Amino acid sequence: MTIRHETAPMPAAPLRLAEVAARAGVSESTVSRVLRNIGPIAEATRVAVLKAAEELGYVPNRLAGALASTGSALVGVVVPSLDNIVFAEVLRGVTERLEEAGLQAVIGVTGYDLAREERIVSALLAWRPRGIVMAGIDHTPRLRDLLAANGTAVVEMMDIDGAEPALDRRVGLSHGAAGAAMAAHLVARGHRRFGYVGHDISRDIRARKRLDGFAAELARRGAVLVAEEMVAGPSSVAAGRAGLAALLAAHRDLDAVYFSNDDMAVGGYFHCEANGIRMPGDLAIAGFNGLDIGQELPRRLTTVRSPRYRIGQLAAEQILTRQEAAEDMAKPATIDVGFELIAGETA
Amino acid sequence: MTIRHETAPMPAAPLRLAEVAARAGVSESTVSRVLRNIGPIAEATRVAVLKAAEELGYVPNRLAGALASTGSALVGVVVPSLDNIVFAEVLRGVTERLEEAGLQAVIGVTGYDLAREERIVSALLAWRPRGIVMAGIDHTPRLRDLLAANGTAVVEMMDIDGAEPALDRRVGLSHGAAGAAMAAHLVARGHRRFGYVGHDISRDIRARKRLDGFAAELARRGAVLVAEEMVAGPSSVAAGRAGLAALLAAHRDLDAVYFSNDDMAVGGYFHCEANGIRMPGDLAIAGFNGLDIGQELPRRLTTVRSPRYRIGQLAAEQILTRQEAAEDMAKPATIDVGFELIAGETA
DNA sequence: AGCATCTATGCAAGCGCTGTCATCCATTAT
DNA sequence: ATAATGGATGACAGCGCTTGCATAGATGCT
Repeated sequence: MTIRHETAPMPAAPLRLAEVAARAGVSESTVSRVLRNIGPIAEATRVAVLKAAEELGYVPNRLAGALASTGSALVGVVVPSLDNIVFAEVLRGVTERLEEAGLQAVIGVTGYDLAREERIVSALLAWRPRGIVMAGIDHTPRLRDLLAANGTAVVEMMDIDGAEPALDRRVGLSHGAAGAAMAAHLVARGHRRFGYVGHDISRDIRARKRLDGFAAELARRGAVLVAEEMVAGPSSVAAGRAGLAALLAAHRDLDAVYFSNDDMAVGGYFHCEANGIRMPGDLAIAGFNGLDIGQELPRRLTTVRSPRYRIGQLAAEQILTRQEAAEDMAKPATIDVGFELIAGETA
Repeated sequence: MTIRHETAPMPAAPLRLAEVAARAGVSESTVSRVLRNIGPIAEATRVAVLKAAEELGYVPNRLAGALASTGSALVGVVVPSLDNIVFAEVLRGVTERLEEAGLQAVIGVTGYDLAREERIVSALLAWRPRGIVMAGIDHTPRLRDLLAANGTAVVEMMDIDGAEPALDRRVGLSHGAAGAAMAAHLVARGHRRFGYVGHDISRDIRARKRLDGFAAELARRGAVLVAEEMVAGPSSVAAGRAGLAALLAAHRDLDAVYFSNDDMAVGGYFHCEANGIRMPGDLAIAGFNGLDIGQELPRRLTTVRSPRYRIGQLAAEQILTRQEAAEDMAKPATIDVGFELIAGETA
């Protein structure tokens, strides 16, 4: 015997296409065609079917639909983290664009762990998604093989630096160039002795690329990266604050400090503010991302803006247009969305 | 004729259970059982099957699996926004917990629009998800009907205040109580003349509930809510900053200002800092959420912490345990995770 | 009128799995 | 030795939908 909660009205009526067809007095195929808007349908039939479906509260079973037609309306989206507003914004761009096209995002979070990324993508592939959107261009060899053998549309987001060939399409920016641009800017402002405060850079590959670009450009311009302070764990305001404190304790003679991103830089900003260190007079600070919070500080943070929402949208678009473009070599496989240096008031 | 990109090795081999079965020299059912770890299987067979699957790079088709067995490993997750770190954290809690159980989240973003929520949930239902997790307890009547008739497991997150009966399970906190708690705290600190700065409260129902609870408690304690400043659009640091500026321009005699959330409050904090207004001496400010950023400010923000990650985890858990608990009335339909008032340094 | 065209609809064969039932050996018990 | 047990596997009928092909009126054209 089954006891049902009073508020649950019906035994979860397994409503099928057949029920709608019966009620509308037509065949299943006709209902299917009406619901998907394909083929020629008499207006009277269309109306009757729509009415029947509406009255019954019919919700088509997309699992069956996808199975029958090969190709689901699902898109896998893999991001490294959701602690940070950055990927949430990318995700928003992706989901919004997908929604317009009637597709849905299945998400996975890797925690910046490539092995986990491999597992997650593999699991995502089981839904035969229309495509996979993932952050970063660095993957395990096994994942590369899997995706290649699979033939699924793949978009790698955020990053475009790297020797590895693109899996399929790329939408992002050069983090090396972004780091270099900031180095150039800071040197032009007269700073010479630099420090760096970062978070766990072995995992955040793009932060490392920025640092590498930054350091290389400093060297080229005759400035020097005196010290690097790496804080364990993910980036955060607290880590940035603690990191700067530690860095300055060991090195009193720095002109400027580059942070792995804006969260960290805002932490540095607060450290300065709390300790009477004037920016940029006593110390210049700079970040990366162009987060709103940095631009609302009493002194606007000097940083590089990455078009995150746009990247998300473009990535989704790549999946959407992939069919037409499959053999169209005119479409570039890599889209560089660029970045914008924000010359704030902290450097 | 089809031209393939050189890097795409194979014509997307439609690898099926049958291929694996053939290679392992067993039947499809056996492969299926091995892969799902059910029924008695000879060790030699298991090894052979696993080997074949591995070598072929077989990824099972979950669409087919779900269709055949009724019940997909998908869970719909609906949040109002991703601009704000709050829902990103909830989402992280949900996805992490689901991942442990081998389920995957399909997400939808409503933009605080109930009509859109209805459409999104309806689309999600098409995947015959194991359950639906959504933020908020206020929905369109049609959506309530749809979910009730459908029998899907539903978890409403974040909020537990409301006359409407729960659709199924709830995990959240009382925003009215949170608002009241802050009012009590601020009055106890000696503040009497209050202001409020909020964002588009017609959409953010929970912010409204906090305000209502706050105002009611103030009245009960003999304090007065002098003015409310509503900034159009979503909450943001910029909106909080502008809102406080506007509020103070019109009302110079306020003791304390309650903000719709921490993003807004941080904006207010920056306004004070930039204008030489001392906190809490000249003006007390308080927010809601307990975001990290607020706790890293030079003066810790007075706020109420909501256990967002935990809510996400618990919500996912409700879906996971729903089966066993289906007839178990012992399990409460509503879980109140509570909140914690953080007596910071700004009030 | 007679035939080619359309337009509108139905039929039936799958899509790739799962789950039930039957089958077939090995064991162990009697 | 023979029956009773149980472990291991295969056959096969779907799950709910899509889609190519067939069918059948309704026109249009000569």
